[in-house]
Amino acid sequence: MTINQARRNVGRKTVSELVVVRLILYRRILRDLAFSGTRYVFSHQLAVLADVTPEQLRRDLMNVRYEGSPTRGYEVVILEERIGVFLDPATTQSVALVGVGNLGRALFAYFLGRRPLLQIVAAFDIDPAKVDRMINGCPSYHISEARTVMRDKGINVAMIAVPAAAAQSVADTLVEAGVRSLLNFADVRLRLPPDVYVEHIDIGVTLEKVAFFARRQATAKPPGSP
Amino acid sequence: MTINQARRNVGRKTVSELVVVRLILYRRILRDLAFSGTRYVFSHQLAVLADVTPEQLRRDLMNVRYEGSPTRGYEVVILEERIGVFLDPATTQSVALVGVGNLGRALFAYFLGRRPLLQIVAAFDIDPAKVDRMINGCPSYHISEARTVMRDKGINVAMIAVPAAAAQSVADTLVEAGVRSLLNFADVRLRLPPDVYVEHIDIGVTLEKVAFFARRQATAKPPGSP
DNA sequence: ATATCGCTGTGAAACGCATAACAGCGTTCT
DNA sequence: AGAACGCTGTTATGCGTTTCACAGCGATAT
Repeated sequence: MTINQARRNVGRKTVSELVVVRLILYRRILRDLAFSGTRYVFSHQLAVLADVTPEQLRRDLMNVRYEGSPTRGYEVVILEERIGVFLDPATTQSVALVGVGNLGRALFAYFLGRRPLLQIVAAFDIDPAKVDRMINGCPSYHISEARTVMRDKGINVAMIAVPAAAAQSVADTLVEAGVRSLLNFADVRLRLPPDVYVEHIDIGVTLEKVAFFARRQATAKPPGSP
Repeated sequence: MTINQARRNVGRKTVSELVVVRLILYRRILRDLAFSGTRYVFSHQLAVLADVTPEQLRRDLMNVRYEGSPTRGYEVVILEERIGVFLDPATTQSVALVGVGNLGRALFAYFLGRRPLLQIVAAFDIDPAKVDRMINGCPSYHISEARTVMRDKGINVAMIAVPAAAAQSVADTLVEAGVRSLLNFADVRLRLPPDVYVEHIDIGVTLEKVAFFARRQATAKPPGSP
């Protein structure tokens, strides 16, 4: 019933969802570092870039089978690769996008050529004007074709970018069509079977949260506190 | 240095960031319920809608000064109002949006008339073709005018929807211009003074996370576990 | 009138996560 | 060569959050 209950089994150990997220973040940073030509990196440097403490970073890396050198730190490309091994894929994964409105198109633009391993290969909508076309080089279908398309293209991940009122029904359809996990941008909490993984990005709530903390009194933490 | 360190003082007590987020969520759900004509609601019903346990919901509500009735539950409009009192505002808050690309425009559409208390009153960009115009009834400025505009309009919250490479410099400019807290959509961890509140919405990492859990073995939890 | 029921509010326990603390070790400096 | 340094991997501690468990109580039913 807890939100953070999804875990990963590796060998005997179980790994928290928070750790998974941070590992993904580390890997992206390492990619950028490698791209910019950096060879080695220390835990405290990487920690700054990821906005975590060095201790936490090292603790997270305990899950990965790779030891850094006390004098050089971690070798960037190798660490990136080892994290990749831990996180599994190497195999590309196909993603569906449901809802070709403003947000949907923004998401398309966002992922255009960005992550080669995660690719949007199908779009869905109910608006006749938006289906059976190409959008950024990706075919769009009516939602009723979900089952067929998912099967044919081997899709098991979907993003939902439809109005809140439609989200639950869309989600049900997707799960029915074989989707294993969802990223939902609509501001409704989806109710789905426990074996389906759902992540909510609730922009409205998040902005309210940010606005809330803009009103708070300055943090009582003095500048030079260790 | 911890991520979840921001807290709120009320009376003597201090309230966790997680609680604040959930209260915001409860309030939105209560609004919807009120709109649909519901008068009373029990903790277990509200808990389902918010995807939390009833115990946690009740515990969160301990921070709000309002007691429900054992027989009727909570009165929807009153509880909504009391949460509002706790969360402070009632006063409208002005928000700036930096970056009028695909994502920026999607955010505009998303907030169009949605939250009357949070309103986007200024947009910024560096592209000459996008500044000094009206976008969805909102004026756009060159980022160099940030300081003046923020002061004149009393803005202390901003959303960043610019490419990763530009995000840190934009954030510095905004903070310099008096912005107290930020919602960042660029996939870089921003480094800012400790009295500035920053929230990251990292769509790339989040999608990778979702994809990761699509690959995991089905949860070991049997359907009818209490 | 009394008993029963189901919900609320809350103290107390359990759990998970982050932080602190330390042992080990390769390198550099004296 | 020996000592000192700084970083890593890991164990232990502490803290915050969630979950459990129960007392209290208004309403309804008998």
